[in-house]
Amino acid sequence: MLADKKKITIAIVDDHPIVLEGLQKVLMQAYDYVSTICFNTGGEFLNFIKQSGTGTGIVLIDINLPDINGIELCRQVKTLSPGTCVLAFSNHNERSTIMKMLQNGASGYLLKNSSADEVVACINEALDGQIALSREAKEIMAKPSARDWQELPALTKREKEILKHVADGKTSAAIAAQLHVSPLTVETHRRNLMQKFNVKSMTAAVKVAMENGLL
Amino acid sequence: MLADKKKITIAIVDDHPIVLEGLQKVLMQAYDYVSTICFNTGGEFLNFIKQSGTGTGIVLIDINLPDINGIELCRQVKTLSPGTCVLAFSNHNERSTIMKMLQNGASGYLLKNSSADEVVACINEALDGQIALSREAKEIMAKPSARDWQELPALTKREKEILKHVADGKTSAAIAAQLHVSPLTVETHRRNLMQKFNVKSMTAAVKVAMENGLL
DNA sequence: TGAAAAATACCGGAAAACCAGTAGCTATAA
DNA sequence: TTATAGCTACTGGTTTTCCGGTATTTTTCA
Repeated sequence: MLADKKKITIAIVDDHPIVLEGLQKVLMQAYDYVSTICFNTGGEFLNFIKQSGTGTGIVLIDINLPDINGIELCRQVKTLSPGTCVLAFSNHNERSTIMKMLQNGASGYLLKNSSADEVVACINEALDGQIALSREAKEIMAKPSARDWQELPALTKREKEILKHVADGKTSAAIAAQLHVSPLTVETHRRNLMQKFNVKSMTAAVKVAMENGLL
Repeated sequence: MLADKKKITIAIVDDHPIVLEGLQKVLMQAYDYVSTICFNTGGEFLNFIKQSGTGTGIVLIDINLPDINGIELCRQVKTLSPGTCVLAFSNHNERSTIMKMLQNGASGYLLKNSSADEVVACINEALDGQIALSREAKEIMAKPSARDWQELPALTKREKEILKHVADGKTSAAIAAQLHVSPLTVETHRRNLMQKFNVKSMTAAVKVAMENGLL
């Protein structure tokens, strides 16, 4: 994998000097010409984007940053500059964290314990326009933890239906009219939903449902 | 990739007979011993799992099924049998669809226009405990469409804070107490949030926010 | 075919959310 | 140094949700 050398430009956002040094060294060994631009905080990098208007490019972002967290940073980067390719570089090894990062526009995820070869391979994948997950990240994504499902309440068909309408902002009366049932019935379903999700409002119920892909 | 032959068992859920035939042929060429079990509807497959209690194994699921949609089927399969490895096999090429599938526990996603080699490669990856995305799926995941971000309302720090609390089911009074502001202020933020998201209730606002990774 | 689960429906009352409009005070960026 | 954006706060009123308890009718499945 070290064979195909070329010229690349890459930004790194991480508050650990050692990590910055290490990455730079690895990259210099792997490519003929590397120019790295390092930042210690998310704010610095956002300013850089605003100023220089860097349309495209690759950036490695640590998830634990002093000012803002990497997930939020990722979304802001993508908002300001959708062409920028964001790779997460983190210790977090939970499936949900990887999912969130991808949902917010990241093109890849590298665990910090990845080998040098793996890092280079991922960057090459990213340059090639593919999603770049390190080996361990791929394995984490492949096996969602069992408990993620067994503890969730089982909703009936009608409850799911009402939940969807509630999440669309409809009132009980409106839902009742649409489904040709009494508003009081809809209210009953609402209460059952809140009880099943163990929450105090439908707003919270919608959040939990969304978190678990029920909506 | 056709070199490493071995014995595999695989289930396929698809209502197109041609697809079932095609997949079986490809698999038989790629592996020494293949046993395929085919189903035309989601319900049939769920019954099979309930009966036989198949703890593990690989299943290819089409997203467009006559009875239930593949995303919902995936979550039900994972609920009944978390050890089962689900690969989506579909024509849908939207990033959001792939994300939803992964969020509901799928271990991979194959576009239906994938080559035979690609299908086999993905199944091998899945057998190896990795996430399996076909080439095109990887590319789709790598580049989230630009418009996904530019049309979203920009929330202020305070608004995000209130949104989080609302999504947790807290009342305006409770939030106000916690943030040391007037309940009336919280109400104002609520209204601004609804206006920005262009929805009629906070419930709907939470849904939109969740859909876009803002929570 | 019988038990369990689901869907339907009601009452009365308290709490909270939503609506429309206004406005001062503060930090920040052009 | 002005705009501008964001945070704060108010009045007064309407609508909706949420809570408690109960109960009949379908549907489903063992």
